[in-house]
Amino acid sequence: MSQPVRPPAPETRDRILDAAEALFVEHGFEATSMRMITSQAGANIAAVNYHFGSKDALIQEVFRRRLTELNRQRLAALERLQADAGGAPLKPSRIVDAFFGTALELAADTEHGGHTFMRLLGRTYTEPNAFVRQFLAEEYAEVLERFLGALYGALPDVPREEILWRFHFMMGAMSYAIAGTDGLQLFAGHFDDADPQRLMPRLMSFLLGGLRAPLPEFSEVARKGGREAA
Amino acid sequence: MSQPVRPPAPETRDRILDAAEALFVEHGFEATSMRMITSQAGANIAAVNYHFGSKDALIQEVFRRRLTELNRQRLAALERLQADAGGAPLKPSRIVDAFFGTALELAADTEHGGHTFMRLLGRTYTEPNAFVRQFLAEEYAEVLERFLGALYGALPDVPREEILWRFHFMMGAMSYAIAGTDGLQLFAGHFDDADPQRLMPRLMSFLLGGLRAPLPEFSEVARKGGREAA
DNA sequence: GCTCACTTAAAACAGTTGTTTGAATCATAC
DNA sequence: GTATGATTCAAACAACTGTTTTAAGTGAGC
Repeated sequence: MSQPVRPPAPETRDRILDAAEALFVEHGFEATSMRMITSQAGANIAAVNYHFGSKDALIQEVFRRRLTELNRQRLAALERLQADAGGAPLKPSRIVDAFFGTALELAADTEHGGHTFMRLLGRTYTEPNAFVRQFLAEEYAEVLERFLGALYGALPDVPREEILWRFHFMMGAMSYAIAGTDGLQLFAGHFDDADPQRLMPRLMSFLLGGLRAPLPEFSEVARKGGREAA
Repeated sequence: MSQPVRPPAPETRDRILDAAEALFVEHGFEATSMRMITSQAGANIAAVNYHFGSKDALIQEVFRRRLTELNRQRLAALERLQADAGGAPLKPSRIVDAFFGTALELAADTEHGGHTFMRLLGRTYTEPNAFVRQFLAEEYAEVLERFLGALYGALPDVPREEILWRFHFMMGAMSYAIAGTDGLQLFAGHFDDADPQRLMPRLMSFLLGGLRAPLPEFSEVARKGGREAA
């Protein structure tokens, strides 16, 4: 009777999202026009505003449909770790793996757009579309809090401030590794072995090495004015 | 007599470059219009095409005027190291410092636009404007070759492939640390100590830790299908 | 005075932008 | 069949894009 009049999805909506995702990562948000999106999706120009309301809302939905799921998996992986440990402190490497390994798995999926999306996410970290910035901040708030808390517990001897910064650095290394490898090819011609399956262990070693590095020493002399005073 | 009829610089040109630099880092290349640039620079809209020829040429000049000098300093620092060592192998930490420390010094200069430019450079690594991509590749070619060569010599036991990847990761960590800190503020509210003077030692420790991390093991079992199989 | 190269100015160029409109089409329910 | 709601379509909207044109202003050398 009063069935929700919703045949599961007319697929036009999804074709638009896929096209937008691919075009955004290639040209950026601003340089990608609605006409580029709809023509690649085989849809009418008015379809975007019909299904999403505006270009900004489309951008947001491109992120929402994947990021929510990614962060859900990250939290699930962390909770699995904590359940298995039964109160014992976690190994930092497992925590890092739960966060970055989960993302790298999505980045390794080239068949369902996961790779495309992770490239887009990586480049968006430095592309401050106001709309997306706000959305990412909200979407990441809980995940960051939980993972930082886990790391604080796993590394009780390391100042929390330092863990925070190093998590920041790790996100940068990962983003750039994914987004920069096939974008700006600074290292083109140098790579002999760019096997994407080996990216994960390579990046993991690097991230853990950085996380466990000796703590920096802050020379008070260099605090203000630094070298130019000499 | 035949003095080149060039009063040093009418400064309109420089005002445009400064305005463009600041607006590009805030909105990106595409979202920054010529009218935004010229109005912020207090110049006429036609001035850009008069002084630079086109928007693409302006973008290129924004990078050229700073990047050429930065890479010159990097090479000079490396040559100084090699001269001081007199043939002896260099310490990896000194090489890393010559490359990343030099860049971080520029990023610490908030008075002459160095900070702004480094943020722009960081975000550009993942923003593939075709024009800029080509330019950066050319501008970096020699520097990368020299620094990679130095690292190969300093770390003879580490496979070159691995050094290459780790240099890649290091560039990502630095770019994100600079561009992402005041752009997308994912970690807003977490940082108690965001003293920019301490960013350098913090990042340096992280980078060196990553560079010297234990080498990854490539398990052939995990090549296809990965971790979920377990 | 005048010339000449350089720089700035206002206005217009054709093309593209995101968005809206109102009619046409479609699939389903009765 | 008709009625109903969801979806698609071509066309148009005003606003903005990078670039060009043409004229006016500038200051030095003669």
